[in-house]
Amino acid sequence: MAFGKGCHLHLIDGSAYIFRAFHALPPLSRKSDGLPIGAVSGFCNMLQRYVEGNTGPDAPTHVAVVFDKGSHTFRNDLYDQYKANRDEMPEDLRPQIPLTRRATEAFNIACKEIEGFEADDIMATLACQAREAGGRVTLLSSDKDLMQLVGDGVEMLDPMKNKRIDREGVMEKFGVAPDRVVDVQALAGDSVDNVPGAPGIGIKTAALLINEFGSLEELLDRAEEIKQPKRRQTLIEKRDQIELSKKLVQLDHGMELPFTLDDLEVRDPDPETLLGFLTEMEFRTLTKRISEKMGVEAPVIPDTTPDGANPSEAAPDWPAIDPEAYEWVRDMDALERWITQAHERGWVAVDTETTGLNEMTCDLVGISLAIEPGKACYVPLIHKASGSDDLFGGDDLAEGQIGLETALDALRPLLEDPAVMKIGQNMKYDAKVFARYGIAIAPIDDTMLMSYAMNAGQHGHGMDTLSERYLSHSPIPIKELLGSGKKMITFDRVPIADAVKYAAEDADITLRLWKTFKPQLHKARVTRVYEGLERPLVPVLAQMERTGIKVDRDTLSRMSGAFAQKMAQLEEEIHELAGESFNVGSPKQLGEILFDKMGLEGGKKGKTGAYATGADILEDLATEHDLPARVLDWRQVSKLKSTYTDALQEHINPETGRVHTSYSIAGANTGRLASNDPNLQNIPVRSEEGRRIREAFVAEEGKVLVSLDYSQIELRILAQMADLPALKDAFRQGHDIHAMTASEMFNVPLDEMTSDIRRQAKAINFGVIYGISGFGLARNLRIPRAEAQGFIDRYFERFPGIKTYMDDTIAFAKEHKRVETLFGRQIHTPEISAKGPRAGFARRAAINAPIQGTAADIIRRAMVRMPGAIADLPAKMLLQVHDELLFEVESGAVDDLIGTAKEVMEGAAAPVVHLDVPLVVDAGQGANWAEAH
DNA sequence: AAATTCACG
DNA sequence: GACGTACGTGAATTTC
Repeated sequence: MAFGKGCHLHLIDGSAYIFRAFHALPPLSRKSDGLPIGAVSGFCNMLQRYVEGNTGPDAPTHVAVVFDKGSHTFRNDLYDQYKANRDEMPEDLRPQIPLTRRATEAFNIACKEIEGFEADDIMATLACQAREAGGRVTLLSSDKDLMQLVGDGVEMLDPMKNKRIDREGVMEKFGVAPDRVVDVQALAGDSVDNVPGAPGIGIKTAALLINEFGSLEELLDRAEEIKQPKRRQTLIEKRDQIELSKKLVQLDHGMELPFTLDDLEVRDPDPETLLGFLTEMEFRTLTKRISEKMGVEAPVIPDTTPDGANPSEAAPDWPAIDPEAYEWVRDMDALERWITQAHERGWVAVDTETTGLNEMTCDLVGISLAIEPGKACYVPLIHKASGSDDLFGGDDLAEGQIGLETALDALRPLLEDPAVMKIGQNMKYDAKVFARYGIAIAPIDDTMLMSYAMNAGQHGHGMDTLSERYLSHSPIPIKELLGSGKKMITFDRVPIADAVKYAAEDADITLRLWKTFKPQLHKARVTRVYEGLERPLVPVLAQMERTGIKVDRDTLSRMSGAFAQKMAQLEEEIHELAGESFNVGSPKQLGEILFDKMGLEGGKKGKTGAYATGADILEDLATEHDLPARVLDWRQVSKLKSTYTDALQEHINPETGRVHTSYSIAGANTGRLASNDPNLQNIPVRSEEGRRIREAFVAEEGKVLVSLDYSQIELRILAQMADLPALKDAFRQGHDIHAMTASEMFNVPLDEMTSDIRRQAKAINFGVIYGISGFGLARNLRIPRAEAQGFIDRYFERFPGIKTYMDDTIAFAKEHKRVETLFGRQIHTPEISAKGPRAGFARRAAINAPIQGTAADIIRRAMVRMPGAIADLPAKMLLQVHDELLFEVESGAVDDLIGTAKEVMEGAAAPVVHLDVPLVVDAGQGANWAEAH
């Protein structure tokens, strides 16, 4: 058929598909010879799904997969830096490139590439030809460079999000019509492709300018009219650069092609060719699926493994994720059927939907369940009827819901049944919600924590990331249901039919992730980490967070007032000293005052060209002038006021009168917890004024706050891991460790030790934990770099174990791409072999991670054991601050608690790990946190 | 949304 | 020989 009116051309951005497949999937290699094959596999799966989805009236009549070819294009002749910051193609991907061409041909889809041109140019040319012939075009790509082609029958389709982008979509993204997209891109530049653009102008500003002037050319000709001086100057001075940028982003739609649109007609694949290729690649699941589809017998793939090592898992034969397939549970009969099935299986994936993200205040809106891949449901509970308006309490409940109490009473036995595993993604959230409705969910598995145990350092562990990486599926974004910004709605206002798709999909995905991860845990050797350090922490933290800590609003409020006065006073003095009024809180304005107006020494820094005005710089300047010192004071007070006395009051829960932080278990790569909303792990303590904030953290009437903290835990771990006899002895004998280090290094007897020498040794001790460098130590101690390097050299000489530990750790990291704690926690270090400045970061992180991580493991173990140990005491564990646990206890039981909790903490490493150095815990108590610490 | 600054261990 | 560095976090604020 000749291409013309009524025809529909699909153009697939093949190169983008390959890169996505490569990065989304775990490394996979052909069983028989180890050829890396992950990207080809992902690519074939995408093609298969693409072909399967091509039915109905909108199906394409013509299709081509288009690839980039050659690294040098006409754009490099225009500008040698074009795409110059691109990383080299990964080793594992290179051999797969030709195979993806063969895959395309095997599917009998036209495969096009032309030396010296980017895929985008070919797509542009074809799209224009098709448009002129009167046909429709869909560009399957998410590359924003293609947006300039949209309009007049040409649309884009983001294959991952399954989102069509038409003229309006382009307007949304670029703020201009498609024919002006290149103008905006020319101004905004592109850091990915290294298109320079106009410095300081982004998409938003560019769109504003183009809309005002009509076109880029007009804008550049009339640049003098621009009011903002900096912007005007940029546009005039960088005119050449901007015009060059336009040439770089402008796609070539007039290429001479050695083929025509007619050559791209859709053809059915030939079974023999396609299955032959898939068999050669040894894709078992895909071969089977396609054979069934084509009604042919599946070819046999021999099961050969090179040296019998590492036979890869057979890819699971699961139905595709299909939001249409999920069930809306409308009545008790249906719910009972799901409950029965969960009991039969012995597991069920559970996900809760709520009115907000704060588990302490939100309401439960609905519950989704999944029991097998593709088999999931949603139980709506308190969705509002769609007609009911939210202005005047239009609270009519929608039809098709079971009453909240009735449903929870039916679910409670299942959720609390010790014989049924409840599977969730970030179960602490759901556990806290259920707890507020009187349900103690147990036992649990958590896919987020499984991923964290196996993959810390490799990628994030949110559901979207995991689904994309391990299931090649992008979940429905919550934004699609709730909207965003001002007119965002709560989940109970979402129409139930939409909620079913979203919520049940989440449960389905969670179940699939669980089935994927569960068998991998022991192969990755992290079962003990997951079962001993991650999973059991969930109920412990849930309880701590629900308990919260009492914060006295009046104390904070009084302090805030005092701070405000102090700030006003300082501000006045600062303006006086500067000779003009300016925003003290603006580093930019401050920098200009200090360095331009007052002419103090100090240079520019950073890409933005702004002066650096950090505390260390201001401290240096303070010797020259009074102003920097006042600014430092102002900043301190300002910080205390905004972050602590003011923000903290907002976090006091009106019902409990307490502040409830949330800990992320899988946030920090090293195994540490992180505290947020609010962060209670960085409440001031180092400065006298700041420490007073802690007076607002108080015990309930008749109770006392008790703080227990590990003394020097990271240095003790260093002594253990690096096997440093001198350090171990010092810890065993309870000596002052920094003084001992100083004595050893500088040959000063202990009884002649000065505080200054000790201070330097202390800095070195900490420096070692951070992966010391001469530069870093020099900066910290404010001494010449050579001198700092001398200290380090001597330190390595006196404690040779340190050097060995560091070298061994780096060698291990290079070999395994990860490091480990004493308890087997793995922290991946993918950048350890990178070159450039990133290598330094990766090296220091690799040295620090086992130490910081082991300390984190130890306090986790203490926390897991703590509830059982103190069960009989009138005490509650409230907070964890990395090496400190804070308790609230009835006054009469303080000594009991200290005795018990101290024992748990000091013995937390045993019996799994024996330490040659004792763990020592110091205790404090008082009516508030300042006294207790 | 990015950059800057600063609070903690 | 130069580069650019202390490790791990979260939050408020200004600027683009």
